[in-house]
Amino acid sequence: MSEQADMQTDEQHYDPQALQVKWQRRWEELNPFAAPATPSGAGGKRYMLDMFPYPSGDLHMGHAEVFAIGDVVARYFFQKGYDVLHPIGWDSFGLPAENAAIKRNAHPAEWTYANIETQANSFKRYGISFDWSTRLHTSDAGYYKWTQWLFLRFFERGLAYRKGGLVNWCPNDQTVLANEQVVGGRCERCGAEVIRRELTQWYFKITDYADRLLDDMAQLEGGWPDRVLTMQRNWIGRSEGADVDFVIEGRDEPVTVYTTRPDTLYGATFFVVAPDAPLAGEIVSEEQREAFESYRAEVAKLSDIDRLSTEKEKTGVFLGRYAINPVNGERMPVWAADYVLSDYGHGAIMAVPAHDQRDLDFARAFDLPVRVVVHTGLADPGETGVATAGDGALVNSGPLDGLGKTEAIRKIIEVLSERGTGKAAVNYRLRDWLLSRQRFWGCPIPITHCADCGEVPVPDEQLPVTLPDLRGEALAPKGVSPLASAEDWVNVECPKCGGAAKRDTDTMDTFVDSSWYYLRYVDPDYEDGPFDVEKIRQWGPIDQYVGGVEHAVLHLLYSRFFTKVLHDMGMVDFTEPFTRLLNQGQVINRGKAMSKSLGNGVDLGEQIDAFGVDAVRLTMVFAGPPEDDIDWADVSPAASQKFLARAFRVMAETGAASAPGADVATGDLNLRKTVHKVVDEVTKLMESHRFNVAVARMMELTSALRKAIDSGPGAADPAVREGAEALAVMLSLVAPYAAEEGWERLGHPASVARAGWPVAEEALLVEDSVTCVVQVAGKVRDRLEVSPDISEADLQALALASERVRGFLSGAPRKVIVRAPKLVNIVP
RNA sequence: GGGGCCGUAGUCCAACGGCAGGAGACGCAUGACUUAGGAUCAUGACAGUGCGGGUUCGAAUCCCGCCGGCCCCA
Repeated sequence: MSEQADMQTDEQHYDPQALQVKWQRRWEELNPFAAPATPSGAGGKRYMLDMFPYPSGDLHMGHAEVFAIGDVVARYFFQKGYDVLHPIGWDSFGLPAENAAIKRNAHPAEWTYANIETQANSFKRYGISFDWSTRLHTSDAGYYKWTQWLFLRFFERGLAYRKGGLVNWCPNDQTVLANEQVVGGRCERCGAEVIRRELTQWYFKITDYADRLLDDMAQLEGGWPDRVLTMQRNWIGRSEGADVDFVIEGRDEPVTVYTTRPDTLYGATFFVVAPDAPLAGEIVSEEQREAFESYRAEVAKLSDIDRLSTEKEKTGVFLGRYAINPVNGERMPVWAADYVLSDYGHGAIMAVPAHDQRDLDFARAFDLPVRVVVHTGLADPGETGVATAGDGALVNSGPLDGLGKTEAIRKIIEVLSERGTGKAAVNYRLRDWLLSRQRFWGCPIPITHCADCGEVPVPDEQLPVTLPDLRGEALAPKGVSPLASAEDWVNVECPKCGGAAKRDTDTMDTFVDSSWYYLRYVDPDYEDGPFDVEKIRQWGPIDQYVGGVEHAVLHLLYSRFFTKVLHDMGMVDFTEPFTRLLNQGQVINRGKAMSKSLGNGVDLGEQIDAFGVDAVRLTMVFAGPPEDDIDWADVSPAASQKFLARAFRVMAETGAASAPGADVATGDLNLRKTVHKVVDEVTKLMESHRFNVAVARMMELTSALRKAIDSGPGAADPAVREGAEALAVMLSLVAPYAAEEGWERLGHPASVARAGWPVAEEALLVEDSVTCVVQVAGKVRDRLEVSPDISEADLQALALASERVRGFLSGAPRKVIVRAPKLVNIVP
């Protein structure tokens, strides 16, 4: 800073860094955001929750955005006088810590807890309104003890179980993944292509809750973004159809297939089994076995995405066997083909080539018959190669002939039910949640495996099963859990029979940890259970949740599932945990996600050093609607800083010119109207989460105050003070440091964060006159200043009397639309 | 292939079916204050709302089709 500037430095100089140092210390003493032990019930409660961070180094731009936006909501709740719970914790189990530990020959906890400290300090500097007494870490034994406790309750209820089967395996992270963690055939974490492996793993029976997860979304309509609800609906993928039993020649048990189009049963001309389904290997004829085995080996290399691609040429092998169509007794060849997945329905389908494109592609590739059974009026699929999936009258279908789709489905289900060869059925895309992970830094699964007793739960009083002290090389991925190598830890007595037994060596998916953390925040040190049931009754459910859309079907689905199970256990009285959800966008740079390889990363610490916390936060909030991505190249933290300096000077100058307590009624009326109008608008904008527009209104107010001080009633006018005080309070949601200092300059004790939201006076929102637009044929031809409560008749007369309007009229108007007091449209 | 969201000044973003004298901001230009300005203050220019239809007294806004972008499911 130049000497000149130093000399200019006066009471009104805005120095963000100095304010940060000053107020961070003061806030530590004041602790303005401590939640009451229980909400009083009088003024209402608000549980405001940000998705808790993973401690991967210091906070970054993405965190800065979520928490800036979440904090606007939280601080608004505080200002409105609610009892607010705004907690913070860390999702502190997970792979990056483990990988860092391997590289540094250290323990994952060292890296994890060091990063948590760094982030905690950054949060404090960033001025987020957390109640720090709520702080929790999912990797604390005091926390994961209860994750284990919950697992055991799920186990008791049959909601946690072990089964063998094909699972998604990430060859890079050397662990299995849940379906939700496979995105486009790749590992959601690291992007490696996922392969299939046959393994015995632990699952949560989320499919038992599929219907409730679907139905309870009705509660979330309007509170959650539609697209997240749609994504969850798609993910659950409920479809209605029928299970149809097909006899396979030479097999005692019939094979059930699921179809959404049982009405087309007469059009089934062949039968397809997933090559990786056990059924295929079982029924393949001796002559075809060799061909089948080599085909199966090929298919094993493919991802589901490849298999389902409509682009890909159809492949398959005839299994040398025939299935019998239950309605017409036809023999249909049984094929194995990769376009049928082993986990869809029952791993086998009836193929109706005329009315399903993939079946048709397959039929054409292998010269199988195509039979039209729905008359859609479109050309024969056998000729065109285009399947007809639409509605129409059934043909070649015995008793179904002439019926439409809906009727035919009803009828065929009736027929099948009578014969005992089928029934109406519902199918889901959702699969059970695979929760085992072959990694170290997670919550151990509290199960002991005993040769005699089988899976034996660790008794509650022995919880937590703590992690052994492994570090460095011992954690290197080898395809089995690192825990397996900790022999002292693994070998235990069976809790049931006392014989030799082994601990389960897998750890839980970290999404288990985060599926219930919001419940523990009400008392993170609670020792009589995972959470204080009574406190959750009072604080829950979460009124506003803020976080990224990347969890649309991961964390959010799992948490909803947990909540429902806990509801069934009588531990929570609500069935949906998050009443309202706000998905903020990403912070990108020059059109692309920030990444090391692109070299377009922006460092949050540097931005804060350069512009100050308030300016960075303001930039995040002002950039656009909260759901939109922010391209850092399109926004200007420098401009934010400039505005804050302007706003600060207004507050400081006002504070220097007057003291609190003046009679506002004596203030400049025009300015007062502006102030109250802005307050009214900002209030509504906050309620509807249009924070960027709210900031624009604060800018207008600042400009109005500037003008009033410079060339209006002057800084000492009570209206200026009223406006400056309102500005300080509203600004505190976005720029807490500048607002706090401004509030102090205005002569008020800290903290501005709890000063109370300004209330717009109705009387001051009424305009003396409004501008009425007079249109002729929809084009503006004149403007009239009229009273806001002018009658339609008076307004019409006034408009028709206008000289300027009459110039555009040649005779009596055909029609006059009057929307008093703002518009008249004359149709000539 | 199905479903959804979105296209407004050079840029980001506003606008209950009713004035696009764009709310706000970036950038640009001009002026004032200045030794100077990257500070501050003031002023100004820049789009007719992706394209084509329709509904309506009136459409950025509602409906249909197309183009372009993003997301989900396949």
